[in-house]
Amino acid sequence: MGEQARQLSRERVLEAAVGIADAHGLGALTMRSLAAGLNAKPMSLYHYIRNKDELLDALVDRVFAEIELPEVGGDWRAEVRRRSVSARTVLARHPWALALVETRTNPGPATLRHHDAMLGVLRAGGFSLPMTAHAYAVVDAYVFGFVLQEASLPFDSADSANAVADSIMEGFASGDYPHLVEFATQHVQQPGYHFGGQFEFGLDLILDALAVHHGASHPSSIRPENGVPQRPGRSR
Amino acid sequence: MGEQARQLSRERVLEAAVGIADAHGLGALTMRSLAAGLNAKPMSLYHYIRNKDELLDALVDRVFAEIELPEVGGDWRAEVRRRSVSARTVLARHPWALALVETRTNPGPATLRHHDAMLGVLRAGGFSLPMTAHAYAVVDAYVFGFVLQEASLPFDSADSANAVADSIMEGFASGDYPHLVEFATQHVQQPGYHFGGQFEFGLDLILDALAVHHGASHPSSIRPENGVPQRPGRSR
DNA sequence: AAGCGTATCGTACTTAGTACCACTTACTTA
DNA sequence: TAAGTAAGTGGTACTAAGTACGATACGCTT
Repeated sequence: MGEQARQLSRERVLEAAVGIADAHGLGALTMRSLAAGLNAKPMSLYHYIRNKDELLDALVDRVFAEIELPEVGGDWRAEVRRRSVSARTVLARHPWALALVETRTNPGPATLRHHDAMLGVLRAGGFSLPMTAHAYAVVDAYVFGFVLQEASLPFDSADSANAVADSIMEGFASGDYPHLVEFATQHVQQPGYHFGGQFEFGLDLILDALAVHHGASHPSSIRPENGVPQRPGRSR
Repeated sequence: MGEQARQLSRERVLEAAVGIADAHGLGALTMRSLAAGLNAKPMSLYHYIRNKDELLDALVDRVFAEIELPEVGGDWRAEVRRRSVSARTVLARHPWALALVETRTNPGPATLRHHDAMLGVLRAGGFSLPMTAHAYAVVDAYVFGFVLQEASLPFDSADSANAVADSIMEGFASGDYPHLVEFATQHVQQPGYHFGGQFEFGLDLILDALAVHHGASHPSSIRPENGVPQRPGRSR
């Protein structure tokens, strides 16, 4: 039959690792399961990977590599938006990655390139260094935080929410968490609900606010605090 | 000798667990180390905790319990701000907690109470259900994401940044990440730099933007509009 | 004193990471 | 072609960690 196991390689190892993590979660990714998935024995992996920690670092970098880079020089708002949407998509595809980001603090080349590009668009977009720091921090906190919530929220769609909400509520006198109950029944459990849909709202909210602070680009629909450019009337 | 180990209790077990995690990280928290810290043997813990998973769930809830609750009925902006600042402080004090939040999806009572209070202030503040969802998502994504970044960023203060920046840069031609280099040397490595300082900027940016969308409260200089009649929870 | 529930733990099994070393192969180089 | 060598593979076994399964110990009641 079809000679499954051609030669191992770092690439194949990483690929298989991502596959396992995607399919069965980080917990299922053990050196043994990984080896098994490659029709190899555990110890063979150590020719391509120093140890499991290094493997995890490599996985994080691999995920970052999937995120679209913003184009330095383009419209900062559009570019930051695009890469943020991409980041969320990618991280949602590999939910385990976020857990790693927290722990691993050895950024790989893709990660560094990513950060560099983000700083690049902002600087090129006219942000001062301090404002670049602010903007970058806000946007990324939001993006990562959103994904974090998506991952940790027990529910996501209205469907799955029902089960969870029910199970949570049955344990307590329903009067204990009135707002939670209202929120669950009147909003989350409604047909079209999908938590992920919230993402772009917040992203635009933040980008608009940044644009106002920055004084350039086009805040799409917000009236700034102190009569800077007024009206949703497309400034510029 | 001085009778160290008085009776165990769930409370003492949890307390010790938090202590170990705070001091040496989540990785150091094993049933054995935990038992040792309590002058007990591993298996004794299982009288107070069903298994390690349940222990972790309990720890998360314990951390949430430390966060100041917003006061339902108070000025939504001020309350949300206060609890957000508190949340960041608490999570920064227990950096390991965030890693757990991702994994554990069994909210405990403190966690539920927390969510309920947040939804409560927003509703009482006049937010519609959909806007409450938006606001809550944005704010929490930001808060959690910020902490996540704080935790994962290898550097924090200018001091520690130097070492990291140096080590990162030496491996590569310095021309590979020009913006990163500029950012590191011109901003991060400057004397007064402290990543955590960015937090309130972003938080206020978001709260202001929400206030604008909401039309009520005081973003900074906007006058409240028509108070939307609302009635907290308590269906029927 | 007998009995009982609660708390504590000794032992041992299981899963996972990985050190150590042997073996196998393919590719030199003479 | 024969011998040498580097690269790749894996068998064995040790260690750490979670936890099942019963004991055992320690009070309190009756």
